[in-house]
Amino acid sequence: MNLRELEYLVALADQRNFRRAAEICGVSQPTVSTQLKKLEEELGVALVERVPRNVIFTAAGQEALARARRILDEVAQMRGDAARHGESGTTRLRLGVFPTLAPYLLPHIVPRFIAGFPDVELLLTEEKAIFWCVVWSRARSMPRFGLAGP
Amino acid sequence: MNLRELEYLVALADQRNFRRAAEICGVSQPTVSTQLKKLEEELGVALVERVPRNVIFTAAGQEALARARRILDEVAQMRGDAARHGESGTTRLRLGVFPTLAPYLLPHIVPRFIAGFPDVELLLTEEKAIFWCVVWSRARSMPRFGLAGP
DNA sequence: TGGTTTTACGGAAAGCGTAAATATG
DNA sequence: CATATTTACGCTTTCCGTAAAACCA
Repeated sequence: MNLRELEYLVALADQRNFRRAAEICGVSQPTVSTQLKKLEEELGVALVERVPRNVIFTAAGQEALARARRILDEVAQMRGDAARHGESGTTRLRLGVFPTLAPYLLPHIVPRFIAGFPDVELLLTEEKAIFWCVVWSRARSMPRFGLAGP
Repeated sequence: MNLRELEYLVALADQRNFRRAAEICGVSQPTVSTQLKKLEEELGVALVERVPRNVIFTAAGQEALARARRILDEVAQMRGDAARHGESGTTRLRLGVFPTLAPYLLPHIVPRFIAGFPDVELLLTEEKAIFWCVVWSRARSMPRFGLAGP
């Protein structure tokens, strides 16, 4: 199964017509036809009845359609989330500390850090052998200060 | 974007290890690597931090992961629905009537039909020129009787 | 006959595996 | 040196468009 096929299914439901559905999806009409057939074969059920001048969704088709809409909606929201993260010029900070020290250090550092730099994404790792601190920045201010340790 | 990529993302979250994630998905490990990179490029955001001996999900990655799980769950349920429809040996009946007669006929026929044959999928069409009735059956009894008209 | 969908087939693109390279401890 | 991930490259599969055929009003 493929997200593209689900788009064809939704477009076909909206248009009740293969030609217009293909137009909306920006592909040729045989593509919609073959891909929908493939989807039906994969699911093992007829999703639509091809009645001349009308496309009727079967019961199975209506269930699949509802799920397809939800799926595509989730995909759109995933893209929206990602775009938001991308735009925000997030600074990311990865911080590794000794496991033995973590319980003492982190409760002091983390809340102050989040309060001071809400836009900075904080990644914590417990490491056995090293104490290191790396800052990536794709943006303006690199908040190095205030993080040197106790 | 592709459903397969989302499966790789989820597997990687479960395993926190590219090699094991690939194994679970039944593909080679470079495939998981390249496909995940492709997904990140498409979304424009880093989803995971590749720390040696550990895979850490970024904030963006965690959001995407949650949506990926929901999407794949919907897909699984879609397959389940379809399988149920396929197994049930559904009989489908397509019935066309004159638009002028429909209001008089259907209120009598449809409820009795559904009551009598709950497993039969009923498809109604309003046609201008014909009165036709077709029954497909992939199963045992073809319920032709009781449908000849008013 | 006109409009719609399906089938057939060739070309373009994407997915994948093997092997080599890179990074890390 | 051993483990884990990425890059490179070729092969296979899938997707898609054009053209022709089938279907129906």
